[in-house]
Amino acid sequence: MWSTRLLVLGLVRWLGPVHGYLVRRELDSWRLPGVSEIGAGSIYHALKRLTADGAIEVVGTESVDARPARTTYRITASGETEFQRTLREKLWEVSASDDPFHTAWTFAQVLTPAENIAMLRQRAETLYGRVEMVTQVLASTTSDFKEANEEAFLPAHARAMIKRQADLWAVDAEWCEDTAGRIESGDLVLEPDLDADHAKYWRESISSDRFVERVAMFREGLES
Amino acid sequence: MWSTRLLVLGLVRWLGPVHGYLVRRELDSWRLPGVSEIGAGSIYHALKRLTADGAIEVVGTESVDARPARTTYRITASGETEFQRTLREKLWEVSASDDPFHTAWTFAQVLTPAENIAMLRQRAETLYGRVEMVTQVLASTTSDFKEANEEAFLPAHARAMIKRQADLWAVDAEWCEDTAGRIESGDLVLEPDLDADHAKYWRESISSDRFVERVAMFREGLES
DNA sequence: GTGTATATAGTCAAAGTTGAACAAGGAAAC
DNA sequence: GTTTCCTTGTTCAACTTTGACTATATACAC
Repeated sequence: MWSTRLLVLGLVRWLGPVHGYLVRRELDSWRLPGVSEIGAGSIYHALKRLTADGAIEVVGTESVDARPARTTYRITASGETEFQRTLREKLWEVSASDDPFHTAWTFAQVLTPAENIAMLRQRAETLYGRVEMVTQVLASTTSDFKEANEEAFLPAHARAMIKRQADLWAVDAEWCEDTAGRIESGDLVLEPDLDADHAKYWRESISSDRFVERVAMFREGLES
Repeated sequence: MWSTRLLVLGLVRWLGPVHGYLVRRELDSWRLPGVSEIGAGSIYHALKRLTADGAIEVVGTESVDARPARTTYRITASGETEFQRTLREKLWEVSASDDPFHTAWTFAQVLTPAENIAMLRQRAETLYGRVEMVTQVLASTTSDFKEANEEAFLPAHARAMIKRQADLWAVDAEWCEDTAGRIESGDLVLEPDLDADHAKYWRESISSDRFVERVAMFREGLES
């Protein structure tokens, strides 16, 4: 995934000479919960790959006490170029995101309406809880470095990013409540699971070119 | 990733006896653009893994003409159990999603304010474009199977899923416009890239337990 | 008629991800 | 005072993903 590479490269660039463990702690602490995380192994792998590619270089290997030796890295000129290029590329392109709920909901009609309603309401509550939490974080911090006691400092772009996440969680929660209500009221009727006729129809539709063409048109429209 | 496994298992379950290529076509056509896709190799890999685990089984291998032989699979009782369990697990848990923009925006302060404004405005436009597109799709289809010309049929839960995606894209777009405006008006001031003092402060904060503790508290709150 | 593209069906090597495991020191628990 | 857990820093094997490639048949253009 480019995101691991970009994050690790960006952190090595930003933190100056660093060893893998600091990058790892950085990532662990920085990233919002509910936003996907990067495993320890991936970070070390990325560091090695970036080194092999000449984007970063080894500064040295120190051994404090009898602790495991640690290798320190620094960004190179070619790494700086790659970073600037990749960053712009990824910010400008509106790329696909991997949404686990979207995937799972594909099979929503397998659950009973009652179970779906319970699930959606619970999800909405969890999401509203998150919104409240990050709202409090925003309220208890400031982007003004000078005025603040240092502990309350949170950079402006990080605050903006958190705000975005809160907005996204909030509409997601609203959608959940709305959808639960629509199932309850009978406005939204989920096809029963494995209805023989419909399943047969779908099997045929999927194979048919008619269907594939319609979807293709739809996709082209979106990509243009 | 569990999502590949769940999708492939669910499709084998739903489509009845199928071969890999049909599952692949299915996934290609079904999934919304802007929502992550699954590579061809992953599908065949998942089919083999599921077979090895006893969740699905080989029905047979046919050879039509001189085309490549195709293997047909069917879900087993143990696969049905796994499907039901995993599906509920994933629907109920509010799991992390991988958002490429979130990752890239981490380094937003590297771009100039002007570049950020241009990028955000362009992103907003692209997202609004998508919203319009799927809104048209929703308008031109119906979840009523009987009344419709068959081509316009789209199951209710799929329509709901598309609506959710449209809502998410819409707030994302609003956030982009709002943020662009705030940068323009000077309300949102991005820290300049690599300011020596702040970088030093951050390097120290990150290492300090004070910072880690604060983040830990924040995370616990969210997870409870 | 011949080149070019696309649909069918799948394989494979190279790359990336995951999470447990290692090892040793220090802090906290009982 | 010793069992137990956490922190530091990294490695490793097992697993998953990617996407280019193979090979044939058919459709379409020129």
